[in-house]
Amino acid sequence: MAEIRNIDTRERILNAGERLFMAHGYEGTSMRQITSEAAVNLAAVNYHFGSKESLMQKVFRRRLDWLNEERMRVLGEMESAAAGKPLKPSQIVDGFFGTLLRMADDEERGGVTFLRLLGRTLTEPSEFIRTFLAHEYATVMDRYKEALFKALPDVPKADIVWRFHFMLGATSYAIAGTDALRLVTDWQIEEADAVDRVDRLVPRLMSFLLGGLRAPLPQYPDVTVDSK
Amino acid sequence: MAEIRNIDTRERILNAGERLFMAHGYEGTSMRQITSEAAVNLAAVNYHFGSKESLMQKVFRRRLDWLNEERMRVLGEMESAAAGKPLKPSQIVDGFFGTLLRMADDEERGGVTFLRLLGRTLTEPSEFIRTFLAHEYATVMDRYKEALFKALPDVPKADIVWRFHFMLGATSYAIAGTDALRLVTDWQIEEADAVDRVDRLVPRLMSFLLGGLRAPLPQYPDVTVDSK
DNA sequence: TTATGATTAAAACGAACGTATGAATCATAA
DNA sequence: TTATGATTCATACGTTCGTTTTAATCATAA
Repeated sequence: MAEIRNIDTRERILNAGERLFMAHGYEGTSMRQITSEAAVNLAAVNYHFGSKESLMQKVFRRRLDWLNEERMRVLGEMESAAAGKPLKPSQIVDGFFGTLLRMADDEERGGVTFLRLLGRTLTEPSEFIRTFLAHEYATVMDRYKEALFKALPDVPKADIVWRFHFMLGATSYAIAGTDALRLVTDWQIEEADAVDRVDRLVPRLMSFLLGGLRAPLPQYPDVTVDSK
Repeated sequence: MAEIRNIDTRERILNAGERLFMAHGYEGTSMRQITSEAAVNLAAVNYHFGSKESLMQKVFRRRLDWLNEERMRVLGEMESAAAGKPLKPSQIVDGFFGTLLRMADDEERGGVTFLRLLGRTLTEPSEFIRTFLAHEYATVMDRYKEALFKALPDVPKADIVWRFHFMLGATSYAIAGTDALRLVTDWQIEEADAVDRVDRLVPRLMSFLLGGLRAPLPQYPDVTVDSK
């Protein structure tokens, strides 16, 4: 049937794009690399997706749609269970970042490849990618932000937003896994294989994020302290 | 004198490269953009620097040489003042990240432009850039790592290295200032102008980093706990 | 079996890329 | 003032880029 070959081709392209964008970035990946790795004709990307830009968007949407729906679902469940009472910060952080990190084990949904792609892309210089991602994230971010406001009523909202930002950074960087600095700080640590690494990364990152989120508020040098 | 025009041209190219690499990334910036913004001939980059790659390296070395020497100097001073006793984690974090962040106010040394460039580049996909940066950072990272080991003798070294990694991520991301997510989470916060932002970013980030660094150690789900 | 619409294939397009070349122009020392 | 070496300039080279085009091939319904 025509359907099967079609879908097969589309999916092979998406997989190749996901992996190559992850490895070399958007600008650093050519259509010829993608179609070659996917073993399809050069024109196939433009035929099925229209352009390189919209391929990139489809690559992300394939994974982000599920991720952000899941994040909404998890948060909703926790909030109903809490019955109006504020959630614990650890719950919120786990709902947002834990849900993301657990995708690493879910090969069906991109696994570590997508995670590393996402981590790198949040600092990607290309304009259209950043605005695209911003749009994709808007709703979810707002809901989680509100949950944090409610969970930490004594912390000024500005500080919460900043710390959310910092948490995103630490997470992106951790999952981007640019081995650059890892090669340098040559560990001298008997860290086990990659599987073990991901297993332990999650609790390590989580405790770091929570420590940062709940840290004592900063003292500004000379200006008066924010009122929230 | 020939020297002056030479230096002038070189510096104009470096400034244009710094800004454009920051704004559009390495692959996303063309030689024609650089030479056009610098108001020099197209061939000037290849004449003065040899290639686009070595221009990129010079752009970084111009700033990193000072930064890393300063980091070494600061750490050395603190260690002599401590006379063998371990430093406080906050001192070490400030020596590494504070020295970096204070470059934002130092227009002579690149200011926020270089900071944002550096933040973005740590997740840059281009192979040669990552290995280059890794090499530039190697010595400094090692010294600060050792200082942290000494300052936190009860924390397994693996966890310290990871947390260093997380701190780098949070910092990179914060200074990269990808306004993507900032546009999204539209603040609704009476954050003042950009100058104020940088002023307050530093204490905010510092308290976050220290909170993460000193967070309770993670509990691993089923495996036995690391011995350090 | 033939007609039809969807997909794949091969080839080419113009544009932009990083780089190289050789002549023109400059500042300086003899 | 002239010779010299450094720098700037206009221009072109060969590649590679994303995209387009036109024909061939495929699966399916009439």
